[in-house]
Amino acid sequence: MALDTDLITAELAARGLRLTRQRRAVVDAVAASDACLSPLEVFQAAREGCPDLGLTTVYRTLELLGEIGALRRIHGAEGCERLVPASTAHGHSVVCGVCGRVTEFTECDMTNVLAAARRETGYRITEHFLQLNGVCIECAAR
Amino acid sequence: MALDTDLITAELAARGLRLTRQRRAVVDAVAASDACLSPLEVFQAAREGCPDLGLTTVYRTLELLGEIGALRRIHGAEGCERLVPASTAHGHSVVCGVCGRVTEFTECDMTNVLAAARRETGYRITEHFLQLNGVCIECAAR
DNA sequence: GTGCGTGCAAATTCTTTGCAATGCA
DNA sequence: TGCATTGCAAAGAATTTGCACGCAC
Repeated sequence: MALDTDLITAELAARGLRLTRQRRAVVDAVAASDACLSPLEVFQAAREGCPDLGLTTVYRTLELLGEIGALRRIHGAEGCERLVPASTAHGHSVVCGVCGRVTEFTECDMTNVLAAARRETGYRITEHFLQLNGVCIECAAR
Repeated sequence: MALDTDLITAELAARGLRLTRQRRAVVDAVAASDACLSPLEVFQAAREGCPDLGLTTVYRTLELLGEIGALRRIHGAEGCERLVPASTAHGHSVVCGVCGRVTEFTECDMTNVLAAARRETGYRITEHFLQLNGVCIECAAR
């Protein structure tokens, strides 16, 4: 679940923004972890490669990365501020309840479910947020 | 999307807890609204029928109601602390992006999607969180 | 009486903002 | 020069905790 630095650079450039050393450290920290990290954890991890990084910058960068769709927030029991890299703007996350690892899942044909929802509620559905929880291969093998 | 007071009473009783006047005010406030409310909004609404209610009690009650599955948190751009009544422990919410109204949606056959997820990620899926966003009938008519 | 439940105030945690300094084009 | 970017410190918001009192069984 790597983050494409070139893509991020391009997205930022399109808005007149830059991928600075600090922002890159934040991106790398999120991309390097296969768990979902809190802003503070991102800060701590990113600091290893960029000791002069400030927490404020982490918050600002995370928001920015969220806007361009490079990050996704995980909906969990403690809230939904934990972050995970997203290779595409639309995709879903599968969270292992044992080790916390998160994997991306892109193939999703929700046609039937969305049609059923429309039938049951009358709403015109424009977006869906789906998150799966389960047990990853390694944890299942134990 | 009514909340069943008897059911809540029973769930609480099973844990040796009571549905007090304050707790009932919180339940009523959430049930009466068809939008998703923040804890503060619940507090303000619940106070109308229970002026001596404290914010602390609201937080404690919301957590309690969440535990027994009577409430569901909505995953939104600003976080996921906004609450909506849930008639069943498993169900999904459909949020109108125009007026903010939330409707419950219970019929969901995710079999195919879950199978695809298992195939793609190898995870054994145990739970899913699905939230739909769209436009409600009234807003669509305008 | 025994615990659950409560409100208030204080403490804590998390996040955002103001601002002067820095850096790159 | 012009504007994005940064860190620090302060401010602010949201949430939790400690505690003594009230209330139901």
